[in-house]
Amino acid sequence: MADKRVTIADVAKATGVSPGAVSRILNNDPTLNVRDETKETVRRAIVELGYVPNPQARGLRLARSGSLAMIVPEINSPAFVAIIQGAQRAAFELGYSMLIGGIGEEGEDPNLAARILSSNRVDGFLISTGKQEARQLAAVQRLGAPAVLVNRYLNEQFPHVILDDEAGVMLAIRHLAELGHERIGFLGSTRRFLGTRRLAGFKRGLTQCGLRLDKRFIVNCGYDREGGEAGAHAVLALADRPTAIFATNHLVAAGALRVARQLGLSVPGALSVISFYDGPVADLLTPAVTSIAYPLDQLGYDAVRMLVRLITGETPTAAGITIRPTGLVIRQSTGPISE
Amino acid sequence: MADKRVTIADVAKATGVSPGAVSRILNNDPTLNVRDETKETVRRAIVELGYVPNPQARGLRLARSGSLAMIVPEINSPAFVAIIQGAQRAAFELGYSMLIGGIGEEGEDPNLAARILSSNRVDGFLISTGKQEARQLAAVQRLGAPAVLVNRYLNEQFPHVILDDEAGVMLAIRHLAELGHERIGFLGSTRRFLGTRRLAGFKRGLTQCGLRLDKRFIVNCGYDREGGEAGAHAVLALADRPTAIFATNHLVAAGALRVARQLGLSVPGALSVISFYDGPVADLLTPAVTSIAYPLDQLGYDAVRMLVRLITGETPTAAGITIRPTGLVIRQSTGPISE
DNA sequence: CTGAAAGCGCTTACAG
DNA sequence: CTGAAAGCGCTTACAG
Repeated sequence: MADKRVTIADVAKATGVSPGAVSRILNNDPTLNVRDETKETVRRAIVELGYVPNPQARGLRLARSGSLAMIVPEINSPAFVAIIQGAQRAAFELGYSMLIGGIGEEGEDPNLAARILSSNRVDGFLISTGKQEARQLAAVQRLGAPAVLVNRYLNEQFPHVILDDEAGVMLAIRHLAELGHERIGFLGSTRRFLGTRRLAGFKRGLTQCGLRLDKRFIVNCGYDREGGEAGAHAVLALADRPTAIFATNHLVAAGALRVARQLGLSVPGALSVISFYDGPVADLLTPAVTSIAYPLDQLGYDAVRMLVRLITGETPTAAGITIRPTGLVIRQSTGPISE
Repeated sequence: MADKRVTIADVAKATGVSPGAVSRILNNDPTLNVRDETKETVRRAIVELGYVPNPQARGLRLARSGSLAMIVPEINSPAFVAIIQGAQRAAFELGYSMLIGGIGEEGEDPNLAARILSSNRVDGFLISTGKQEARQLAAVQRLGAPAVLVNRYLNEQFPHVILDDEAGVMLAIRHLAELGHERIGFLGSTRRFLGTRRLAGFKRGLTQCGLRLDKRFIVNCGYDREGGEAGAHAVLALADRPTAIFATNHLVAAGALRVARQLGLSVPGALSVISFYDGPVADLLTPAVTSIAYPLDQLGYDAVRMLVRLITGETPTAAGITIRPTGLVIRQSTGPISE
């Protein structure tokens, strides 16, 4: 049953129309002039026969592979699972398959994309570089293949889908300010592009809440637990240490929580911690971490749609999409100072 | 440059051989009789011209899509990231792409596989069902399409790759016994197939270490944090409560840790906790959790290789592969009783 | 033994 | 306006 492949010829035979016409009807060819009635008949036959176009034949003819590659960094950020999920959904809906490369590859290969491209199996790329950001992006640009940056940024022209980092961080700061915090630390990057956007949100948030910016509270740290630990040590060693910390992801937050524990600072009694990104890990930390929620699956979803537009040459949307936060998920790591 | 697709005809022209012969050389056709010298020439030309076979044309001709689908449950178990990663790697090496379905789909669709299959784009399935295990497996079986169960089991005949649950759990029990624990709890499933394998390991481990089995310490619980909390409450409420707990995954372990905290039981001073699976989450829990390490990427890798064998009809390997644990990763959640 | 030719299932330029 | 025919890049049964 599954072996009886129905082809376009079967549909043609069943309806007395030429295969070419069926194809045209299928693809809504505007140059086709045929009675609506005929179109209806063909459409009905397609459903009845259970005809599904063969993507290989289509791809061969159109010189398209029908698959996309997503290059992701080592999954140090749990955010990627949600992003990949959204991307997969969009790809499936649009008839593309997706190949995920680079996950946890030891030492990211800046030529990974080139290697995949030359394998003849991919029409375009979703790119989320990891450590070697600059080199990777340069390599992608050199390829000249359709590509969309996912949660990464090169310049305004290069297609990208990113989060509204600034708006999210402002929500976080406002939450902390409402709890009475006045001295807030920032653990993240002051150099990477997305880091500076978060830092901008941090500063604007403080200003908006009438709080003073203390540069000693801003720490440029690595995006892993060790980075969080180092950063937390730095700000918590200060005599007038912050009473709250913004962490740029869950790993950094986990590091901060660990240091707080070591220093005997109860969370949130003596120190509040809030994290960028919401996700399953936030709930597993101790205490569970308040975080900024974004529809991360949407990020992947929109990126794929944008990429497919690029590939098919449809009217391009804007070169950039920004995903707004949906709010905060308030858990046990933030509260008023009580000690 | 990327547009100048090199085809088999180019190779043929460059070497003065027919395209058919090039194809035969490429695929090591044993019926082909040609001088080794010619083969060498062709092979060299392939490299020089940078010829890469077009998988679409190949697929069209062979009636194969060149892609696989992996059906995964909602990613409640962090184990899946590693499994997917290994599967992707194998798929890429073998020239297949992979499509991941079902991640976090609301209410898993038992017909998801059928839907994907009818989309004409997949040669076979990697199956890791979630909640509706029985129904999903039945649906897959009905499909009749090549499929391999990943970390799931139906019967000895149906192709599967699973972990050596028993050996792993025995390692865990021995570790606890060596720390002096005599009363050990089991939080997992006593019904699901894999659960019973772990339970068997638990029992054998106790026997091997000369420990007595106390049935009250065995709790059938859900595989999420809430399940872990419920299970931990059940065993820790006992007057002669266990001094150590085996948890069937990290979420269950997280639940157990949370209950221990609520009850004022220090870990590992008053209670040790050990978890199945090692992974990034283990290190983020408080305290970081000792766990049983398996090469999970290998699980995905082997499953893809097995599936491709099934598809191509190559000499089938055994219907089942069992992946052995690589050992324990000892962290802060296990230790001798000190309180 | 080996090379030419058919055909996989589509799409679309082109002839009628 | 519309249908027949060519061709995308492979593989392999088949004729020579």
